[in-house]
Amino acid sequence: MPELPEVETVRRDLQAHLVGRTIESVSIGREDILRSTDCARLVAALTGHEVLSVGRLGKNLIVELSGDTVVLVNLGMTGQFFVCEACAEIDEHAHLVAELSDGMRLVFRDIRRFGHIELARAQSVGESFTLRNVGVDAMSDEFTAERLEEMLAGRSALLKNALLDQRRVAGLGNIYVCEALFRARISAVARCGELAPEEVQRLHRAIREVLRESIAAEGTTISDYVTGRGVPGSFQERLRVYGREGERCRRHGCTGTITRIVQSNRPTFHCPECQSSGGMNRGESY
DNA sequence: CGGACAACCTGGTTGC
DNA sequence: TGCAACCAGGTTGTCC
Repeated sequence: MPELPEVETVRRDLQAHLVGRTIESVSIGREDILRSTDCARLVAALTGHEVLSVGRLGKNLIVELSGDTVVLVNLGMTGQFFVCEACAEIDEHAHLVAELSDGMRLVFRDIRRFGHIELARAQSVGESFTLRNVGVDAMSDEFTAERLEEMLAGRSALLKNALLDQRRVAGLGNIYVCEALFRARISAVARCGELAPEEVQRLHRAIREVLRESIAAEGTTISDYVTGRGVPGSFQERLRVYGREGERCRRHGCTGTITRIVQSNRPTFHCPECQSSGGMNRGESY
């Protein structure tokens, strides 16, 4: 579920509502969500410590605590990480609950448990399990059109797969890759190496634009995602292709129909009519 | 290198 | 109604 805009929304909420608070107590319901640590060590690292900052790299949250410790959180598909009133209801999917010095509560909840929490030393976060394979963040200044061009140059891989690969550009998931390709009018079946420089520029702009707009809307809620305050986002209303199979293409002047295909076992939504760039010379049009 | 696939999980939806 | 099959925003590892 959570891609860059959702994780950035959570980060902003936690930056506002967690930083400066001290964690007074922690209870962990399931040890299998922990990486590179165990209940006892995580409880010790959190209890009595102040939250100094909440950062993000790609889809990962980086919570810096007093005591030279960093807690890394990846939300997987259904993970939620939010601050709520201490009286709010807690169910069996809340795997970590921390009481805060201001009387609020921090909850990590994850139905499918694809998410995880890792404990790392502040000076070696880069070598952590969670961050060691993460590339340049899609919203950072280092992610330029030139950088994107380098990533794609000469490669035969499916463009969509390359954009989903967190080791290259970090933060995009299935929804925003579909949306960015649509906005850039690039074929959903294009290969990395066949994009013209101008198409790479367009793709770069489209990626930044869709991520920025979604962050402004506090992310996309399809089923489980909530912000760091526990409420849904609203960008689902503004998706142009994702989940819109069978609908008329929303591009002005295009009479195409949004189509769902499967690539690498994951659904791709696109308009075969107006997403044509990058796929012109492959003889795959019909 | 690239892609296909399984695995890790639960729960909602679909179809017989 | 019941139940099996299938589907889902992610990541990692294996195999070919």
